[in-house]
Amino acid sequence: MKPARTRFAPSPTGYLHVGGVRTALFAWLLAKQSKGQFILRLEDTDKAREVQGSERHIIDSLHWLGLQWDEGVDIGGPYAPYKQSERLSIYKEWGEKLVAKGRAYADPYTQAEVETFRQQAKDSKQPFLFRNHRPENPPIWDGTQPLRFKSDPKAYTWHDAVMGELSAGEEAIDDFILIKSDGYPTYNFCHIIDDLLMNCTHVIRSQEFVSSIPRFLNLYEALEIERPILATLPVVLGPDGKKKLSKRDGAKDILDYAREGYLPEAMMNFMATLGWNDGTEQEIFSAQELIDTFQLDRVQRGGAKFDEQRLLWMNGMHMRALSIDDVATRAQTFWPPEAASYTDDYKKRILRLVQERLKYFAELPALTSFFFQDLPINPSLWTENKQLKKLNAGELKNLLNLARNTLAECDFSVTCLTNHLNDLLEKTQQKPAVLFSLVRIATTQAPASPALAETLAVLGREVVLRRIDAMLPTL
RNA sequence: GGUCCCAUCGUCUAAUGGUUAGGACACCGGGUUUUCAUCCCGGCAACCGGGGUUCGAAUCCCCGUGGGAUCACCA
Repeated sequence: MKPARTRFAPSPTGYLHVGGVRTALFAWLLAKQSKGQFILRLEDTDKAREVQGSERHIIDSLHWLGLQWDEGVDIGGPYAPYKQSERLSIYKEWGEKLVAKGRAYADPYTQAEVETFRQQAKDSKQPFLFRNHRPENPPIWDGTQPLRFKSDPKAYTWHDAVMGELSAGEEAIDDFILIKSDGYPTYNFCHIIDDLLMNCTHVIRSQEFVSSIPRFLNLYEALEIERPILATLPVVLGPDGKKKLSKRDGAKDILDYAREGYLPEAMMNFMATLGWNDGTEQEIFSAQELIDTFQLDRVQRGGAKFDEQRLLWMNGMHMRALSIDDVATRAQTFWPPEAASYTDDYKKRILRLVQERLKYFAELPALTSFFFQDLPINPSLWTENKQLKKLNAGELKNLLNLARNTLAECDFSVTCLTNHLNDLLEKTQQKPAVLFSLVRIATTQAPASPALAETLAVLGREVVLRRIDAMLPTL
């Protein structure tokens, strides 16, 4: 496999959501599997839409996912700079080259005039094409007018690595703007120059660009340059399936998932299998497995809906696959405040119990708070428990007393606790559903907890007896 | 509206002319000494419609229909 040079080229207009990051992921996978390079380029040519802090945010998002780049804005590289606003003179030079070839010209109209043309076309139900208004004697381009491409309209059929054969008629080709009147180039122009100069082998981008591709093809020809492999990814649709995932419609920042304690490897797995599969029945992939098996031509051609349920499930799967030390490291920032005074060893014992029921780390406090503090006594836990509500207060009190006395004799190892609890079952002739529920509720005051003996072992004798003693008088 | 793209369970998908249309998520049952979760077992559930081509079509072709993308001095 020839080393691929791929790039992710976002514009700094805010955060990254799942749809955007998936494009980066696929480009990264391709670079990795071919032992090539992955480039992070910033397309900051629209000053008006620029959002402060976006660059940092984008970098943090990609770092979190583990999509490291070999060249890019923050680390430089052989083709620096990687920020388009710092490459203006390059685009100007290429613009002049096109002017010299007779393939670009200064647009003499005001924006209002162009708008009039557009409106006329609309009124007569004709598609608007600027080239129908191409000036006969355009002024010399002095950089204050927009520079337009002088297109050579023709029909194209081309191969797309994902979509297969695509085609479009000459009406898809028009004289688009190469360089705006503010001196900044348009995406349509500068990405082509940068991809050429940076030796990009693949252009991987989302479907909203397909309709522009014929124009790019026309420009490649005018520039007399070879075009890279084009790959068009289907859009990721919102959960309602109505339209593409977008910030406007509330798509979540990828870093929100980081903050909620989702695992980056799960997120990667999820995004990769959103519209791609390897042809087997495998669902869970490590990053390395994705690198090894990813193929552009197995990417689905229709848009996929974003299904957060599936992400949640997948995160749980990855969560359970983690070593206990790994879980402990990653859980660090998610403990409830009460946990601060407890040792790492104690927390690790708790994690062993909750790891398999943790879907994401933000659930940690709710799942573990009773390990760190006595929760308020909550009678509804036993009055509404379907097993315990059959017993009257006296019976409950007797049972809990017996349990207390039995447990008091135990060394609080898991085996000892298990034995004592089993003895108690025999002695009282109670069903586990009754006895264990009662002890569990008495010692945790929580609606759910891990297995009883293990939980008691972690809580320890002192806490267990104290909590039982606190509950007894309330019965 | 023009142009382009797409079409299998509710969702993500497998199938590359011959399968009882498979798997996974979700959902619903059952099991694993309580609960929640895990795990195991089972269930529900799909080829958008109509024409062709073919011995045979989810698969190829055409026409509908539905969905999406795009029509900027945004990317």
